[in-house]
Amino acid sequence: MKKVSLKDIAESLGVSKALVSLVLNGKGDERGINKQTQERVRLKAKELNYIPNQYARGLRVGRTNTIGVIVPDISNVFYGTLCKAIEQEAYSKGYNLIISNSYEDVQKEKKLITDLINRNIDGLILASSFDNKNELQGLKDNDVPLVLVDRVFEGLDVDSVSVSNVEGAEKAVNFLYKQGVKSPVCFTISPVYISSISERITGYLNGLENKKMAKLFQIPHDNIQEGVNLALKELKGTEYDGIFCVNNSIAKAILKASSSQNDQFGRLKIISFDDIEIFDLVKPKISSVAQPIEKIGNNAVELLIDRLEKKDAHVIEQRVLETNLIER
Amino acid sequence: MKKVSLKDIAESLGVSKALVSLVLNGKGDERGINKQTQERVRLKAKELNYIPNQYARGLRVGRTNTIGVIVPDISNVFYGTLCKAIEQEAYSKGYNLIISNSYEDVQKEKKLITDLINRNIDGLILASSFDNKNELQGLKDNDVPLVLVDRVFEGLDVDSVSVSNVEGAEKAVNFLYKQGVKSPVCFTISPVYISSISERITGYLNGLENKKMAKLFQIPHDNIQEGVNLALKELKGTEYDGIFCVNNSIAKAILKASSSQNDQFGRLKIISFDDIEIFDLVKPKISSVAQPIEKIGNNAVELLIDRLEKKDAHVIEQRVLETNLIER
DNA sequence: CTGAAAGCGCTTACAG
DNA sequence: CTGAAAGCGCTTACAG
Repeated sequence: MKKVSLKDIAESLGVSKALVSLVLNGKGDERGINKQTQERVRLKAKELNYIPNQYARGLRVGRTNTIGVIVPDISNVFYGTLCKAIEQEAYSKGYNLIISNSYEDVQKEKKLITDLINRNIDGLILASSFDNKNELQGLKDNDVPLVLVDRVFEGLDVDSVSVSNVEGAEKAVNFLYKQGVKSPVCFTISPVYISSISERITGYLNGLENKKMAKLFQIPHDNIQEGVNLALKELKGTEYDGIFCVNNSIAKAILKASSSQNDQFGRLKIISFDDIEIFDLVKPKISSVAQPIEKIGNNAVELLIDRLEKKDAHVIEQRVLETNLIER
Repeated sequence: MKKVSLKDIAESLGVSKALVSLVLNGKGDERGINKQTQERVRLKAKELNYIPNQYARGLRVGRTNTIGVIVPDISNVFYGTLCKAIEQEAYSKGYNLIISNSYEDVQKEKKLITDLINRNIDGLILASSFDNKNELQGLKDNDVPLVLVDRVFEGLDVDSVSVSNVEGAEKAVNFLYKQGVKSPVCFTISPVYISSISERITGYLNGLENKKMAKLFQIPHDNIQEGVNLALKELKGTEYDGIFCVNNSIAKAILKASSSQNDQFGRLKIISFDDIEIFDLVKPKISSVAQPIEKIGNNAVELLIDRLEKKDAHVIEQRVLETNLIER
């Protein structure tokens, strides 16, 4: 069963491929092609169940209507939801997605980027794991339109969509105080060079009433549970009585730890960046700093497509969205 | 900044494009091309940072090393994890993914399938929302290799990977009895024509000690919370004392309902298909029927690539994996 | 109003 | 051991 091509339609109608192509691309009127001929072409295309070959088209036109997306881990609900938002927006504008996971692995991310360029994506949306903005230089050299999401790089002239992490973290710490916490600690995650993480740490430090009491636990991203268990143990018997978690994975690990100990968090109050379903279902409920995930996705796609479709007259845009404190 | 092509390498080396192509595709030795020439080609390719154009290649060869994936909703943790598993396996075999969400919408799913065929995917992995196996006929006509996952169609000769839903549901119901439940009801989800759902209902019915007490609540998939709230209300004061949930979304809605009522489930015992993190973190913990998600993903990719790479000598394979009862 | 031709970047028989 | 040529399916000047 061979695929139907332009040629098949042209031959069965006795017209040229060019004409068929024009009509099917909606340029029939513009080029003054006979209305009836146009109708015949469209009918025949439908009859033969013609499906244009996007790769041939892409090869010719230099665009493929495909956007590459790289996130650390799509099974993490934050990135899963982000990808969903990106997909919806992209789809509505006629673009498909190629999604890949970097697993916070710099080498894998590099390879993925090359892979995607290979596949002639029109642009890339990237939640990067790079420790260094220079890694992105290759992309600029390759002239691939790029939008960074979630994680940005200071001093890099690239479109981006992120949230105001510093303020978000400050709000979180303030809320802990409001709940009667005296000395909050921060559970952060390595690697801390990720912008969203370092900014949240800054926010925690800013929000602290007594800077001398600043205390950070750096949990390794690839072994969160154990890191959290150790940190919790170390916290026992100290005066620290509140925890600000830089992301939902850490908060979940705390829940897990305390659920197996069957004494819940005891005197500890907890607040977390990222609002996830579970925070509303456990007891006590957990307050959080919610990110506008849909907006992040929509903005990223909007920015990228803007950039794609009118390459020149576009200044770098770095959008920073507000977070929302959910008090529980 | 123009992309580097085969021609650029060929010209700068004074050889033909054909030779460069052969060398770069590892056919140099096979075709007896001078070792030194091969080395020069490879060096030059690296020096110019040559990236082959996969679309040109795809156009010529008829394969694109791209797999299409359609799931109902990637932000659902079950499908998120499944996609992750699929991506890892596919990636390790040199394939990329184009992932799309159908949102249980038959029309959208049809359009997505056409879209993906447009893009010349080599094959498709599909968790279909179709109510009818005939919808898939177009795919067979188009000769696109297909593997169904999670949801299958009886009497359809197509590769598939699913789990033994009937047995899984039976195990769940039996466990409820073991916990002292006298009359379990089933919270199912519409549309019930989805194979995984209908099979779980069958399992529930099979497992019932007293068939006359069979009771099903059919929760609409696009308004789960309200459906669950109503069902719970209706259950009050009846003799039903256990709930088997056909999937995690329903169980989450029950958690949500009971958390806002602050009386937890009271006398009700709950068990759910799909094992999700949260079941281990709430109190009381929730038992569940876990699916081997990674295995489903791996098997699907394996089956598909098998099919792609040796089209003929391949009999239809419908793999059914075991579930695992997690007692909590 | 319509067609013939070139060319996007690649691979693969074929020829020598 | 290597090259010239055809062709995958499309679009776009160009010509008439």
